[in-house]
Amino acid sequence: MDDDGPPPGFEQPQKHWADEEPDTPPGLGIEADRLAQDLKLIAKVEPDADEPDLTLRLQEGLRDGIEEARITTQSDTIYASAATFEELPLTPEILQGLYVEMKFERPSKIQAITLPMVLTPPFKDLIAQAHNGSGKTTCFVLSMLSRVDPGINKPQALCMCPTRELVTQNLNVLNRMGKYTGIRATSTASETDGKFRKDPITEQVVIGAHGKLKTWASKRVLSLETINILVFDEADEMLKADGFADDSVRLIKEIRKRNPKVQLLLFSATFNDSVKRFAMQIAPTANQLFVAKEELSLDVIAQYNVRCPNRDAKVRVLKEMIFPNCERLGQTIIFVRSRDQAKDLHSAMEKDGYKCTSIQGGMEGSDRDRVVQEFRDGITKILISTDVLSRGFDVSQVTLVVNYDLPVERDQRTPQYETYLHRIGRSGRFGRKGVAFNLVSGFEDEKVVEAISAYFHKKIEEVQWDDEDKFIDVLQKSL
DNA sequence: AAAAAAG
Repeated sequence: MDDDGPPPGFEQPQKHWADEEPDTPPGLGIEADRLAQDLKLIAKVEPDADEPDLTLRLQEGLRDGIEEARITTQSDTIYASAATFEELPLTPEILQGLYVEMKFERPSKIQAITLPMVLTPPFKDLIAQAHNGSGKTTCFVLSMLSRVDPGINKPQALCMCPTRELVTQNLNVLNRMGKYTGIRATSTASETDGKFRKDPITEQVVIGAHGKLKTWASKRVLSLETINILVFDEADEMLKADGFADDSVRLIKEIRKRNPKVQLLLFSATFNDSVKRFAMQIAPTANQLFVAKEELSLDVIAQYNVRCPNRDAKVRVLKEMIFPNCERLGQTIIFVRSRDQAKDLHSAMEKDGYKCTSIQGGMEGSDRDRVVQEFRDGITKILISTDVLSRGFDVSQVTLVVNYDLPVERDQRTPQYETYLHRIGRSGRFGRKGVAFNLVSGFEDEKVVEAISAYFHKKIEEVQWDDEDKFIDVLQKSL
């Protein structure tokens, strides 16, 4: 379950693109050179392969979160990476949204690589892995905006997300980016508690979570006939066997039945080997971009183990070390294992006058919206959460993540590596630094952090649980 | 156990 060894194309020694034989087909050579120069990469071109395959090693790009990646294209199309947004087939209205509303200047690396693949006919499927905070949302939002016709009042783009919060966040990004396009969007989170939509959707873009999307589809509120692009955000979560896989696969099938050429985009920061295989089964002809797991550990986030002598000491660490020192620095998310734990810890802290809020999936949608909005507005600084917010949740002021409970499977001892990476990725957004504390108590916890450290080839330093000077010192680094 | 939820 560890490593498959080098992916195809990686076993042979790498060649510098400039070392290519002169008999490389001219077109291919030029495009590969251009690609290589734009991204400062080493490209190995295999023009003789049955499927044209372009495997690239990125030398630079740490800033954008891709240091080494494997890119596979599965069509005759040779894609040139985009150094600027103008080079992409984007409408003036979309460009205006990018420059004026979003204040973006240039595509990030993942955008430079994947957008040409997605926006160039014949609109092939894509499976793309890239680091937290590297700009995946922009990739699929631009894709959806580009593939819908604002003149047609029918849903044409559909994006599925694992949580209500991600639905709302993605809708906001799309509305901003598409501000000048006249494209309209709706989401399953826009529906207020108790009031249900009955009229058919006329918005061109629909963003939603499983439950309500299923309902909308079965009640004919959402027509699947005209969908030509289908996006899965946090795709590995959406395709996880014991999770959303059944619903996701059914929806893909339903849409493909009506439009076999629907373009499927799968984005995530994590794809473990089994879900990666599954994704490739679902989209066997997709262009692909993958990152080795050793490259995924986020070096911008300083990670520390805090050994606590017992469970009670975890509360003391929160009260005596973290709450007094983190509030003035930035914002903090404390992850716990269960809904009850979120409620209990919240009330335990409040009871003793420690101000914070909490969120978990058992709460009313409107309450969740309010808690998240207060946190985004900076009104609240410390948020206790279950894994509802472990993925994708983007608040740039978050500088500290606390794993009060470590992410483990139901057996309480198998680490959830992907969840760990996603959780700590909530800090250090937008190129900022971040800090993560793992509260460790007991033998089981000890084994879990050891395994996580080994899995990502990442050494995790230690902070004494009662050493306040050290806590302050570490927290300063997140500034 | 969590996530969606008109279940």
